[in-house]
Amino acid sequence: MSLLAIISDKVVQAFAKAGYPDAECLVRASDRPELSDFQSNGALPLAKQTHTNPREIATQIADILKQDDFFATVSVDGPGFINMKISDVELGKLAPQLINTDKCGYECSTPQKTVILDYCGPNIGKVLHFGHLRSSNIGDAVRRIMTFAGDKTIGDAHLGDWGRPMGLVLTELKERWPEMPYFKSDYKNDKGYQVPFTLADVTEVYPIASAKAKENPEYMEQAKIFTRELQAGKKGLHDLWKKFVDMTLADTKELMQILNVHLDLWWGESTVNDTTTTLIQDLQDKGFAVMDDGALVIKQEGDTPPAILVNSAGATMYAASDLATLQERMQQFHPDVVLYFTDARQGLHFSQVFASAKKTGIVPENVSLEFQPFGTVNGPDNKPYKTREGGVPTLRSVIEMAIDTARKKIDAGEMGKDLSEQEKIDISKTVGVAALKFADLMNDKTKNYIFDAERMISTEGKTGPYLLYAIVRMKAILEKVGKANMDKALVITDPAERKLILRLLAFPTAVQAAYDTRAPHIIADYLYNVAGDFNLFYHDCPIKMASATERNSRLALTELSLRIATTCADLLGLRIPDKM
RNA sequence: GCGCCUGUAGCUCAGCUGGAUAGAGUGUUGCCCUCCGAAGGCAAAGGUCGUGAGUUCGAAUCUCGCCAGGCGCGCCA
Repeated sequence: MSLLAIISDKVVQAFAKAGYPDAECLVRASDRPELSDFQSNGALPLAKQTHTNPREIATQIADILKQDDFFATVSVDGPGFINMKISDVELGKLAPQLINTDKCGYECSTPQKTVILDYCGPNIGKVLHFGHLRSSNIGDAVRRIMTFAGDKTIGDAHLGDWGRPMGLVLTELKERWPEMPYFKSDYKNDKGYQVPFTLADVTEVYPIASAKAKENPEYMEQAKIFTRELQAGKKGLHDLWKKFVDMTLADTKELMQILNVHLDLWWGESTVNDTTTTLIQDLQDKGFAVMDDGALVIKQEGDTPPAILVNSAGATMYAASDLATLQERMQQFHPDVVLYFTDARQGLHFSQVFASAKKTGIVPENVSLEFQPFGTVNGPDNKPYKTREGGVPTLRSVIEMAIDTARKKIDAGEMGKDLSEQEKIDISKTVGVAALKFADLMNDKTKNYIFDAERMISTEGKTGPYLLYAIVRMKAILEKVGKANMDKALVITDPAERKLILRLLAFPTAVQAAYDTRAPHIIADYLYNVAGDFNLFYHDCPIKMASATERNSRLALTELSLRIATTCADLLGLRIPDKM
């Protein structure tokens, strides 16, 4: 039960008592905190319907609400807003009861769903670049929020590990190490064989191969042959490919571990290689897929271009593998929702895939397919971001930058003095990554994304470190001053306490909004406000030297704040250090 | 040409299922460590919400036109 739900119930009852049982009460947190805690705007539309004076209705409702001791004041202001202020005593009683529970007062309003989330999307043969941060972060945070809300979630990385790029990679590997056994015609297995290439090679061969193929037709021809042979299952190529994939994947998994991004599945395009073939045949047999200009396509409504399953050269396109992946996901997990977190430029592709999936029955009508786009990563000049070397910065380099900045902050600060070297390393990692993650999660923009290294790794202002700092401070207070008796009601003696309590009680509303709109930045913003309100409380309300009653109340409030803040941090995938 | 996204403080962004006086951070200018953690707190300043109309008791929010920017429009993923 949330505070908002309690107030809403009271207002609904008041409206009913006044003779308006079906009125929309429009109860929300107040826009004007100096006037009230909550407001109801229900009298305004109701007055319009009934052709009466909104203030008259509002006054009628307010008079009923005034009889409830729960409210300190109830007033009618402006054109007909009902303003309610909760009594301090009730608020103090309610806060521990609601917050000191399993989900901090949150109750899921919708039945449990099975949700598949498609994020991260690493491409084999390429390093993770900065754009993968967005997909991974947002996807993982939404997964955490949905899990918290009670859904069964499955995060899938959806690797780009198949098709032409792999043929190109194999071509380049052969150019460099033609002696590898994988290319021999009498190849059996590679037991005991140590491949000559390293992770550094793995991340550079694809871009090189891709460039070569553009200029050299023979090279491209070889890539096409390898692509076809790999897809047909030629053992040598397949084993080499597997080695290559595993090496890239180990790197990706390490980065995801550092970022605290969790994935349940590492399916890729290769996972559905066989089923894609049968699916294409099936779609053709049923007449959904037709030949058009030499390509096998599924036609779309109106002016939308067709989804190409197989191009005129006979190669399988990613619309086909995405459909096959959906089919596989439906069969194995029966999801109610599938969410895709990718670059906004893929919008057309997904609308084609979604429409095709529904039309062909691969995905039933009642399953919702959602495209969750984010903008392209641009530099401060709003043009596609380039490093000095001319590329998008790698994810690893950005993470290292962030960790480095956090380390400098520790070395410069007072608190850093009595930390061991190992502690400093651990803390800068936790804090630096949090800075990076929070900077990414705090805005919800589908437009182009301005990458500003300074801002991403900053540790001051509205940043990850600010939040961690507040949380670490809560922990420190509880450790140094003592534990609270949580059974007692809070006593409110200062406006800062009141503000903080109301903020904490708004947690369920924030979670619900974040869940409904799949928007982690709502949690990020809420957590920032919790930290801010706590900092004000900390500043204005001494704990240690307060009277016993006040001390206990303030310690309890600190503990409740810690509970909410750590829950939010967890929803965003932010790790919390013990000290910093 | 068609379609999608975006335009809010100097900069980066919240607010957009319509509600009262549009909010943060940053930058600028000040103030606060004898006090539980100053990666902190407080204050000042900063706005024709791109623009013009419409819808209505009420529009940053909804509708339409226009202007500006980004992206996508059959055989890459």
